[in-house]
Amino acid sequence: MSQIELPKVYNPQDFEDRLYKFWLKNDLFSPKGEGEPFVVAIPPPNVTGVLHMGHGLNNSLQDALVRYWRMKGRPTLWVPGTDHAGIATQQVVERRLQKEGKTRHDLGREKFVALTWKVKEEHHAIISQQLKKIGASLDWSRERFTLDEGLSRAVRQVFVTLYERDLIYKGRYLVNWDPEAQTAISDDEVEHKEVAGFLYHIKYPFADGSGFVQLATTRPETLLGDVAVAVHPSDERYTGLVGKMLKLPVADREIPLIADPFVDKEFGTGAVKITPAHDPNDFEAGRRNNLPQINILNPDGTLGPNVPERYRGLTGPQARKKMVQELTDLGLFVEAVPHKHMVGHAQRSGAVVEPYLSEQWFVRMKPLADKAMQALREDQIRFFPKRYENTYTNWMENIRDWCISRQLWWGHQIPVWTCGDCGHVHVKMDTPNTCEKCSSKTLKQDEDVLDTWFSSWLWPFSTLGWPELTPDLAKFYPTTAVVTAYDIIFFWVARMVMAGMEFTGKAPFRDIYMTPLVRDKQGRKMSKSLGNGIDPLDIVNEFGADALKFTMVYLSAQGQDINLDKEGFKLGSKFANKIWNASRYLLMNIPDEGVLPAGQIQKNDVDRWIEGRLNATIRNVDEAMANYRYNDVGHAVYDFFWNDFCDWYIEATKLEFNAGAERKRQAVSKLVLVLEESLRLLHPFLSFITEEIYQQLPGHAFSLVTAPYPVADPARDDASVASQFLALQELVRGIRTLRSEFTIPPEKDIEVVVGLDAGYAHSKFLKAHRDLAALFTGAEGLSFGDQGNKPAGAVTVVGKGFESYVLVRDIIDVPKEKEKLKKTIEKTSGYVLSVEKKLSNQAFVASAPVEIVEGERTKLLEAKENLERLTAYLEELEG
RNA sequence: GGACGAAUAGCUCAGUUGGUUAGAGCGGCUGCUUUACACGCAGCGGGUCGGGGGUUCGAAUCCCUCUUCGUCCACCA
Repeated sequence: MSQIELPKVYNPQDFEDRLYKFWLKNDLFSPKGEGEPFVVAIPPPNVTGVLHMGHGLNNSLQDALVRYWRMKGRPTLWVPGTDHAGIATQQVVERRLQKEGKTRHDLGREKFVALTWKVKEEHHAIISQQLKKIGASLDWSRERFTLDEGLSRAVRQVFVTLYERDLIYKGRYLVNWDPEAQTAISDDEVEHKEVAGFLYHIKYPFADGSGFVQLATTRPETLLGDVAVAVHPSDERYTGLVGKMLKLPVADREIPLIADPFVDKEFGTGAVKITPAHDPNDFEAGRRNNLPQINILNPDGTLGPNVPERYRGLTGPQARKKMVQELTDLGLFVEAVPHKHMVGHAQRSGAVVEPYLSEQWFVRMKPLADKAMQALREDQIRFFPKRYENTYTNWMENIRDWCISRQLWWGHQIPVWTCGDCGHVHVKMDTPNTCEKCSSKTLKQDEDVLDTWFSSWLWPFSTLGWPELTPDLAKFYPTTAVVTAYDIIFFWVARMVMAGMEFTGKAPFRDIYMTPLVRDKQGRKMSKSLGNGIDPLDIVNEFGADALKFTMVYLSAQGQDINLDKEGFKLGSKFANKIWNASRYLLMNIPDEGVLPAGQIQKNDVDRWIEGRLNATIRNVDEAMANYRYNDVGHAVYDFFWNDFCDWYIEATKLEFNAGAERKRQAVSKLVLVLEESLRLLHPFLSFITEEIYQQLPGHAFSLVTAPYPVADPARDDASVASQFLALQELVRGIRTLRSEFTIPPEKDIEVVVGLDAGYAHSKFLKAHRDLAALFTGAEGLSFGDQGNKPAGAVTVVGKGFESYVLVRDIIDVPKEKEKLKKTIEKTSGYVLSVEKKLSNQAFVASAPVEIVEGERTKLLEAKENLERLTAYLEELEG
C-alpha cells in the first residue's frame, strides 16, 4: 500500500558515493547568491601522506559548519587544497630512492623534483578521494596547491616585498640544523624532549701548569670547538685568574679564561666552556667577547675538518665516548653524573637537532607580530575557545626571527639571483636574464628553497588569487573562519594573521575555531608507532560517513580533547540507523492518494507540541553554531529527533493511524512535514542519509544541500501546550514505572483511574487526550475521577496535581509497594526539609531574586502535598 | 622555571554568565519479537562533583591552597 519503500536495512555504502557524485555534477558546492559570504579555506593536508583521524575530525566539523551556513543562504565557499610539505615530502621520496640504493644527488635536482611531483600526484589523488568519501562539500573548481603557479607567484611577491621593506635579511647565524635532512629548520620545528644523559665533570689545566679549572658539560665532544672558559666577573673563586690561558686538552689549543655575567655562579663550579659554533648561549657570549667560532661538524652531524684527524667522521655518540676515554687517560675526567635534560629533536625527521653555524635567510618578525597583536586587540579575530588567545599572545610577545631558508630541493626556490661577475644581488618577482648592474649574463639563483610555512601563511588570500586582484579575492576575502587543531597555532594560525595584516591590511579570517585533538581511549596521541590510530576511511566503510561526522560533532566540546576508539562511532551509526528506520516507517505509510496539501492540514495539540519542540531545537542549534559549540548542536538535534520525534510524536500518531483512512492521511501528512524539516535541520551533520531520504519525500526540492535551513518562528512557540504535554508525559511515565516495577507484562491490560485535583490546570488536556494516555500506558479503560476517590485495591502513583490509581490488587506485591512508598516518602520529606530551611532563612528571602524565592515556595507546596498523599496512602496500606 | 588545561555515575564525558532534587552516551540490571528500528522499546539502579579552606542567602560553577595527571613554552652548562 505504500508508495515509497526505503531498503529495510540502513546501508550507507549503497548511496553515499552516488550522492556525492550527484552533488558534484550539479555544482552544489560553489558559492551562490548575494549577501555576506561565508568562507573557509581548508587547512591544506600534506601531500606526503593520507588523511588521519585528525583530518577526519577537522573536516567533519568544517563540513558541518559550511553546510549549515550554505543552507542559511549565505554565498558559501569552502576552498580545497593541499600543501607541498617541503621536508616531509622530500623525505618520503628520498626514502624511496634509498630502497633502490640511490640518493637525490644521483638524480640531480631537476629529475628529483620531477619525481617528487609524481609522488605528490599519487598522494593528492588519495587525499581528494578521502575528502570526497567523508562528504566534504568543497568547491573543487577552486582547488589549490601551495606549489602551483599562482601560489608560487604569491610567495615570490611576498619575499620581494618583505625584502624591500627590510623585513628579510641574510646572515650567518647559529640555526637549528637537522642532520638527517641536512637542512636548517625554524625554532618552531624543534621539539624538546627530555633525555636521560650525563653531566660530565672535566678539568682544563692552566697553560702554565698552575692547576685546573673544573667544569661540567652534557656534551664533552664539543670540547673540540671550545674557544674559552667563562666565569662570572664577581666570582671570588676565580679572582686573579681571569685572563690566564688554559690548555684545551685533546685539541691541544690554548684558550682564555674570561669573565661574563651570563654565567650562573651557583651552578656547578661556576665555570662554563664556551663553544660559540654549537651552543646558542655560547654564540652570544662569543660575539660579546669577540671570540672565534670553530665549527666542528659536517652537515650530516659527524665531526668535520676542524678537529684532530682521529675524530673526523665520527658520529656524536662515538666522539663522546672517545673523548671521555681520552680525558680519562689524561687524568682530566672527574665523573659523569646522571642528568636529565631537554634535547631538541627535528619535528619531521626525529633527528637530534644540532645548533649549527650557517648562512641563512631570516624574516624580521617583530614588526609583523605587532600588527598581528593589533588584530587581536581590535577584535578583528576571535578565538574559540577564548583561552587560546593566551597561547597566541605569548608567542607573539616572545617572537624571534624566522629562519626561512631550507637546504632542500622540494619547494619554492628563493627568488634571489647573484651576479657571478660583479656580485650584485637581485631580488625579483621574475627571473632576471642579465645583471642590472653590469649586464653580465652569469646570474645564479640561490640554491635554497623556502620553508613550507612561507607559502602556507598566505593560504587564505593566495588561494583566492592574490596578488592578482581577482573577483574571488574581492568577494571572499577576508575569509570567515579557520578550523584547525590547536597544536598548529604557531606554525600556521599566528603566521596567517601576520601575513594577512602585512599584505592585505586585514586579518585573514574572523573566527579561529581550535578543534580538539583526537586521542585513543587512554588519552594518548594517535600515532603510527603506537598503532593506535583510527583510519577515517575504515570508519566510513564500517559505519558510514554520516556516523563519522555526527560522532565528531557530538563529541567536540570546546577545548576538550576527544578520547575514543572505533566503538565510539557507533554513537553516530546508531543515530543514523534510527533516522533511517523512522523515515522508512513514515514513507511506507503514505497512502496511495499521497499526502494532503498544506491547506487541508489540521493541527492538533500534539502537532503543536512537536512544532514547539522543533522550534526550540532550531533556536538551540542556531545559538550553538554561532559559538562553535558543536557538542551542544549534536545533543540538541539528537534529543529532538530521538526522544521527542520518535519516542513521543511518532508513537502518538499511531492512535491516528488506527482511526480510519482520513485521519491516518492527516497524521502521515503532518509526520512528513516534520520529517522534512528535521532532515533539513540534520543535514549539516548527517549529510548523506538526510539527502537520501529527502529525495524520496513527496514534493521535495532539488537537493538538501541548497534547501533553506529551518528558521525558528516565534509563532510556533506554544508554552501552554508544552506544559500540558509535560503533564501527559508525567502521567504516562508514572504508570509505566509502576508497571515495570511490579513486572506487569505489557500485554496485560490494567485498569487505571486518574484522580484529578479540583484546581488542576491540565485536567482538561489530560481528559481530551485520554486515548493517548491509554495507548502509552497500555490501560485501555483508563478513566478520570476526582482526586482522593481511590478505588479499593488500587495502587497510587502520585503526580503534581493528580494521582493515578492503578487497580492491580491481584498482581501486586503489597510489601514491595510499601517498601517503595517508604522510600519515596523519605526522599520527599528530605527535600521538603531542605526547601523549608532555605525559605526560613531571612537572608535568602531578602537577597535572592523574587522569581527564585517564588519558585522555591511553589516547589515546597507541591512537595508537601505529595508528602501528605503518600503518607496517607501508606497508612491505608498498613491499616 | 613559566603558562594553560583536566580531575563529576563502573567507562568516556556534558554542565555558557553561581539559583534543578547534578545530566547524556556506553556498560550493568529488569521486562518486552508492542503496526519502522534488538543499531530497538519501556523501566531501574549508580555520584559526599579530587582533598582542605574561603566568599555568598545560595558553589560542581567564583577565590585561595594542596594532590594527581596532561599539554605548550623556556639557552641553566
